Amino acid sequence: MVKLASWNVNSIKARLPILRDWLESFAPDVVMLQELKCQTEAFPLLEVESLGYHAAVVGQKTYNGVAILSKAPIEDVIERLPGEPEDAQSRYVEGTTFGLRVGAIYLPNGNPVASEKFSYKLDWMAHLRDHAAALLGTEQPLVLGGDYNVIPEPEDCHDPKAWEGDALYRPETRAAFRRLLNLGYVDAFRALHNEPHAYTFWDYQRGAWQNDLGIRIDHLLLSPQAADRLTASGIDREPRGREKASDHTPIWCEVEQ
DNA sequence: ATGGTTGCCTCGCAA
Repeated sequence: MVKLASWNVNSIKARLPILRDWLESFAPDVVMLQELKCQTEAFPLLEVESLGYHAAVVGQKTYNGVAILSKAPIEDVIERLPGEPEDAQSRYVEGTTFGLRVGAIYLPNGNPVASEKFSYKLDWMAHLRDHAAALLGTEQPLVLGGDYNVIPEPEDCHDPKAWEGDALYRPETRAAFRRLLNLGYVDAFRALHNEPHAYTFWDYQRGAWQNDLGIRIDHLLLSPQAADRLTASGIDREPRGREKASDHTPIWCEVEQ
C-alpha cells in the first residue's frame, strides 16, 4: 500500500512545526506540497530528510513553490510543466517514486477574472491537459495532485451563488477541469465519496473554518492504471483546526502496490 | 459594497 497526500501549506517555514507533527502522525509515503513561499535553497531539506523523506523541490521567493516528498527515492524529476518552459512561476514538479509517476500542481488562482491572470490560468490548464494526455500514453500509474484552484461542482462549496463569477468556479474553469477528467482521470476523493460539502480550504476570514464555510479545490487525479489500485481516499481535517494552521488541509489516497 | 486574515517582507500584494 502506498499512502499519498497533497497539502497546500501556505509557507513551508510558517508551517514547519505542524508539517513535522503531521508527517510523523499521518505518515504518508508521498506528499505533494504547494505554496512553499521560499526559494529552493531555503527549503528545510535537512529537517525533512531527518524525518525520513527524499524531496524534489521547485521553490520561488515569496510566492508559489511546490515539492514532492517521498520515503523512497524520486527519479526522473522535471521542474516545469511541459508547454510552460519559460513560466517564471514555480507551479509544477513531477517525478517517479514507488513506481508511480507523481505530479505536484499549484494551479493559478486566476482572480480577478477581468485580468490577464484569468487567461494565464486557462492557458495553464490547457497546457496541463496536453501534458496529462501525453502522460496517459505511457500507461503508467499516474497521480496528479495539488491545489487546482477549481471548485468542480456546486456541492463542492457552501453557497454556489457566492462563488459565481469567481475564477475558481467560472464555467470556463470548471469546463477545463472536466476536460482533464474526460481524458480518463479519476478524482480520488469523488470516486469513493458522494457526500456534498467536503472541503479542503477554508478562508482565514469571516470565521470560515468555525462555520465550515469552505470549498473543495485540492484534488488527486489518478490515471486509469492508478485508479484500478485505489483502495481509500479522504480529507484529513485535523491540521486545519490547529494553531497557526494553513488555510488548506491535507487530502490523501491509498493505492495498492 | 466593504471588510475581515495570513504570510511574504517592506507597508503593498496575493490568496
